[in-house]
Amino acid sequence: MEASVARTRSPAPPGPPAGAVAVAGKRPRGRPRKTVQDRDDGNRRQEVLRSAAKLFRRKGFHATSTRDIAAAAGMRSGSPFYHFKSKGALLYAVMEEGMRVAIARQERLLADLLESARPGESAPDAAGRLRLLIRNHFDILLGPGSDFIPVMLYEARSITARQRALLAQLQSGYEAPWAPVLQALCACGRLRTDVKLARLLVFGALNWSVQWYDRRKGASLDELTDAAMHLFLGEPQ
Amino acid sequence: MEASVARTRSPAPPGPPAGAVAVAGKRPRGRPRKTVQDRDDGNRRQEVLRSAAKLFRRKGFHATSTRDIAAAAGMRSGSPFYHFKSKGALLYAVMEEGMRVAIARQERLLADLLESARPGESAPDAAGRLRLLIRNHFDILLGPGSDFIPVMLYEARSITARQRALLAQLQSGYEAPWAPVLQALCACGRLRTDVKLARLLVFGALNWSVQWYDRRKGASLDELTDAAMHLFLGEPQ
DNA sequence: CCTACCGATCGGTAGG
DNA sequence: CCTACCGATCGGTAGG
Repeated sequence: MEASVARTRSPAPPGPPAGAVAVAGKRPRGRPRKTVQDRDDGNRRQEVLRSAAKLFRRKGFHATSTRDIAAAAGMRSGSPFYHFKSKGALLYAVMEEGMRVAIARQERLLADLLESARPGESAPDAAGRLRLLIRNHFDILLGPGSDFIPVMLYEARSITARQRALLAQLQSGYEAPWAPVLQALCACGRLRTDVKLARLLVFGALNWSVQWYDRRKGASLDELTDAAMHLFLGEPQ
Repeated sequence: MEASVARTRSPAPPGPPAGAVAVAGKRPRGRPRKTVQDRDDGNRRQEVLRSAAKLFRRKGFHATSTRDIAAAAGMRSGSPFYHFKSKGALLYAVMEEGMRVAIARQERLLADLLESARPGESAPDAAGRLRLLIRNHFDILLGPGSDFIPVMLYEARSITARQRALLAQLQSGYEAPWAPVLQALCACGRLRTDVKLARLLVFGALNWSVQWYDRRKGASLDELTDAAMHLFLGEPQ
């Protein structure tokens, strides 16, 4: 399965490596840099991260070897350990990166929504905000480049308790904007369930889509969003 | 972690082993039976199956070694292979056993429900049947002895395509009674979504509970069922 | 079902 | 980031 290894290293950029200063303190051994391989460090690290996310999602953490990841990133078997100190650290990095991107996207979309309300117009209603949150969540789970969050969702058993606690903080940051929206929908009678259980059940319905959704056939993410909205919310009164 | 191994073999039953004839054809090698260990085969096999289900659920398939399973069943490391020809076969057996039990329970409950309708009375309504299906589903996912179906749900990647196809047949047997119920609820306007997507989203909401439900605190399975019913169904008209 | 064992694979590292 | 390597673990099996 090693195949022809096809080294797809990007052409060496001219001049001193851009990321060299930033990561200088992280070198495992105090060896003078300058060799060819040291250039473009940030990109190589990202490539390992992306390859790992893809493989962890498709095959699972324990079924993926660090050699698989190295090969997918066009490296030799020991090289991922230059960027990450262990396989577990790599898994955690995938999850953390996924959460940071997800939170950033969600906050940006919410800010855009508020801004788009012309002055004098009332703020977007709770149902509209819920639709945006759900639509973005599907994008993060199922859209292009969406390997990181599914790995986080389905490999929680494989990280340490300390790492889980750190992730939980990020997760509550992600979930924070959902609470007032669900609360408002409860108050106006369009959500007919205890808010806490509703949140868990709703996230379940969405997160489970990772198991069955096929981008190449069936509903679009917009149609999925519509279906979810109709399933969860009663008629407006 | 091997610890004291605490061999908890059950006392040897008197007389010829009950299961000996039934499994005679399955012996890996044509060796004369009679040794002490051969007694009570069915129970030992079930013990391996239960231990495997428990460990696969808690740690995942690939993070569980056959040695772990053997120890949990009070055996030596090679002995699980006397009952199952490979680790993968053991995983599949866990899933299949889970589906058979789940289907049997569901059919029994539905039969009971129909029977309990006194003669002359109309059949139970669709909402009542959905409640029963959901309540039973929670039981299978979260109730006592509920390791088998969660393993099936969360280890699908670890079985072969052929095994997945076989399981899919059992799964459609399980899902069969859900379709007419959801259909009826759609027709009367209490479910406001395309039936196919509604089914996927509903199962997602239920199945995800494996990730967060804690039997020792929080809602009971009845309360969970109520929350799900209210979330999915609009007011009766 | 146990004993004793094998070959393969895996995460990880020293040194450059 | 590569080369060369190590120790540990794992699934599985022969033979009784």
